[in-house]
Amino acid sequence: MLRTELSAQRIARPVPLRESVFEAILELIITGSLRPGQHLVESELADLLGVSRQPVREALQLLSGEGWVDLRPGQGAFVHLPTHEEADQLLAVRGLLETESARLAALNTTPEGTARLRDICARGAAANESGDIDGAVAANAELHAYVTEMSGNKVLAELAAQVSRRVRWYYTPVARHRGAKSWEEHAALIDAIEAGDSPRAAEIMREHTEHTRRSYLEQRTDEAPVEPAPARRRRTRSAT
Amino acid sequence: MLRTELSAQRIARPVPLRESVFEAILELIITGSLRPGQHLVESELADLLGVSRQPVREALQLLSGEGWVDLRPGQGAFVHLPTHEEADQLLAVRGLLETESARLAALNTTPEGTARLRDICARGAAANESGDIDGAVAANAELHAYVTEMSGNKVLAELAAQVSRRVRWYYTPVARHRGAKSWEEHAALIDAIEAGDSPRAAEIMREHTEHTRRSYLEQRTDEAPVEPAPARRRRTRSAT
DNA sequence: ACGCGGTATACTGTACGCAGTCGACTGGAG
DNA sequence: CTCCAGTCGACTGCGTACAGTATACCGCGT
Repeated sequence: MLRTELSAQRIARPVPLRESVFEAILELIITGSLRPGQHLVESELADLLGVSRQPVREALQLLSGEGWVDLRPGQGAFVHLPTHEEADQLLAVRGLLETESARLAALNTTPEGTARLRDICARGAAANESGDIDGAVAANAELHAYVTEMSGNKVLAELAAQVSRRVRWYYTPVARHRGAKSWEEHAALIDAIEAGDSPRAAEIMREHTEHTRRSYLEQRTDEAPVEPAPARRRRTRSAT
Repeated sequence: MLRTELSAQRIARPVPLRESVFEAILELIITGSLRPGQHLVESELADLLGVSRQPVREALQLLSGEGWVDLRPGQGAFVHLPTHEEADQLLAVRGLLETESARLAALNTTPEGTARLRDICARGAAANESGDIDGAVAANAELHAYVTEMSGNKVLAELAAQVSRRVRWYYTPVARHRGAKSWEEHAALIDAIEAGDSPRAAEIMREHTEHTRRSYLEQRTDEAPVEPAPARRRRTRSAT
């Protein structure tokens, strides 16, 4: 019995500013305009986005809940600076969650679901062949997200989505490196899901995510996984 | 200025108000003073806690990030009202995360770690025998949390802790129902971890969490897992 | 009586301003 | 030159105020 039906039909409601501010800041972080480790000054973001500090503050609280920024009491918000250790652990957890998702997805297989997976897979493979790395990364995220949805476990899907977004940074080099291989594995995964072969689907996903993780580990340097922001530029009286 | 003297004696607030407000509201939710589904009026909480609405708002944003409250744009915050479906899915995900934690904990086993686990287990079993349900529930949470820490994967531990806190509501009846059986399983788990037998530790944890989940499913009624708040009492002009 | 629009009210969402605090810079002593 | 205390600027944290909106109540029409 789903009681979520109660709040079903809602008419066009003015979205609070904090929501759009949330999206805007997230976009700035993902695109790299705001670098990891960078100090997010509330007044600057407020001016940039044309709102007051309050919506910015609330958006930062929400962003901290998903691990995008760190709140240091008395100092404000900083773009989360991931370490290699954390990246490795995130990829491991992601593999665990997605393996279970694949297993459940095979148990709940439907023709519509597999059709959509194949569609996404085709787009991703095409993007990869044409050198559209960003398109391939996006299709990859979409495919994995839809597998988790097919699992039927909303909590699992939500957690997997959260973890996946946090490892998004590390994807681009991996996608460049693994290329077509990754899409062959995706195709095999879809076959297993379509056949309802849950052990095989799980095993394919486990190996797939493990390959991704290995690929990341091999490619990484001894430095931070992403380059941190330059030194803080406070006290900018150096003008003239 | 005599700032050095003053700052020494000052009742300095090392933590922002929003942190203590966060804790306070969470306590109210866990203890049941704030019932699931209840509308959290910012001004009421502010008066209750002796602060203004701003720290309350920020605490609510943080609470929504961990799934304790739901924010409905234009309507405010409501204590999250879990459904049976969500409870089931949470318990399933929790089992997945903790099974992996147990596997890794066995690989990273240390004498100090197992000693602490045995200590917690002894306390929990004693609390269970003496009928101290709350104590047994607390020890259970502590034991599982420490296993996830022993895994060495901080991300995994953090996610498991988050999920575990969200299923806390369903524990008390389960603890009452399963009783000593649960603590025998814990002891077997610790043996496996001490021996470094990761497959066995994982299997024991998998069965243990599955038993817990089954026990919950059997005990639940057809109604909501927790009783929702009574009808909203707005427009209380009956006062005077 | 029942539905329906208008109105009042409480609540949220946002803006603004002030005090406290943290960090960086500066000047002087060793 | 190095180290330390004092000072200053900038930013956060929080309180207050106001505008907008959702919801409950109420009178009107049917």
